[in-house]
Amino acid sequence: MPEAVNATAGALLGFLRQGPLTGYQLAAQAQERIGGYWTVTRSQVYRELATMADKGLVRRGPTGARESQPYALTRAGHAAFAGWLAREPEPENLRIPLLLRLAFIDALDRDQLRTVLARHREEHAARLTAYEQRASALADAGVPEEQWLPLRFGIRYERAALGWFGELPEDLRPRGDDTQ
Amino acid sequence: MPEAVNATAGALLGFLRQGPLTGYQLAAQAQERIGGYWTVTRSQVYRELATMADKGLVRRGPTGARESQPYALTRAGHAAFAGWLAREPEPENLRIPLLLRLAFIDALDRDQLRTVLARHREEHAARLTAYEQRASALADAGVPEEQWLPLRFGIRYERAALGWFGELPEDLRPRGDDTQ
DNA sequence: GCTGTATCGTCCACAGTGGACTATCCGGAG
DNA sequence: CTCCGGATAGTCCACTGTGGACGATACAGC
Repeated sequence: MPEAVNATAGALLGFLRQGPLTGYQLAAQAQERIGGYWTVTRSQVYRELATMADKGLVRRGPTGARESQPYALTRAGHAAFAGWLAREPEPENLRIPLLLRLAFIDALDRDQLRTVLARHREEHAARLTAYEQRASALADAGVPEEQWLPLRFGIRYERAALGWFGELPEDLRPRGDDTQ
Repeated sequence: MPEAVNATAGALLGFLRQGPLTGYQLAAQAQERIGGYWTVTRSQVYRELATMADKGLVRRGPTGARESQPYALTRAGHAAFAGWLAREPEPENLRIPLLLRLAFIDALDRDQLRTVLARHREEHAARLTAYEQRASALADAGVPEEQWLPLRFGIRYERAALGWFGELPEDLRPRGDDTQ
């Protein structure tokens, strides 16, 4: 039976399949490749690497430039990755501080809220644009559809968010702004 | 300047405005009222209560039945709540283990994936139904629109998720199922 | 009176976050 | 060529968040 690992460790093992990486590189990859629906901090990466090395899932290569410590997948690491992948995915977890504040709307300052909402809408719009660009880049590159499923989810999510902003009550919409 | 508190503590203070509550009650309220977009575990509640009591934001009342310890908001607690509410909301945070697995779709077992996807779609459908029922209950009760903004977000979110499931590639859809 | 369930709390190990701090290397401006 | 800023790389820590084990008490229905 392969070593049980948590989801973050599992993803890191997945990245290591394509060759050894340093903690820094792993953190960067994680941000780029799964950052839309998973968070991995650098501290966490280094901690996971240490415990995975203890468990023998990963082997530390020779130190390179700038004290860099590349880690490579071991056979046991491969097995642990497969084991993690086959496990039932945990339930999803959303934490949305904006909505948390809205739960106390009776105590919120209206003007402030209006500008906060406007700003957040901007962010969602920007993310949507970025996602759509990535999607069309993938399409141009002929990447098979099933490899952008997470991206598509992101697009749908951002569209949903923007739709929500669009149906805000009159007095919470940005001033002098009729945008849908 | 009011004591700075984290988001979870802020929300708990918000709940306490309506009167003293025990840790258990607070955890239950949190699950019910903000559970869709925030998570609060019981352990966390008790820890926050302890530190908030230390800071004087909350006062422990007389122990009741079953060792229950009701906590009441102090003046400083009120101020801390207002201070938290006025702070800029942190960026949102999504953690979706299903998508994390899909990032490694090349290594996934197709049959297993198909059933996992089907199960998750069911869950989203069930949540959507529940949300819609709550929404119509609120509408019937004449609760003003702006008090269901978070719920509306949830509805849009679930619809987005279901839309995504609906556009899955042919061979990842549930077998013998043409549902949109 | 017994029993199961809900209420209530404690504790702990593990996981995750965010920032401070340090050091090294590299490329470009002057 | 030298200096400097930014990218790469790692450590450490306090705080926050998660999940489950454990124990106790009260209540409701049989």
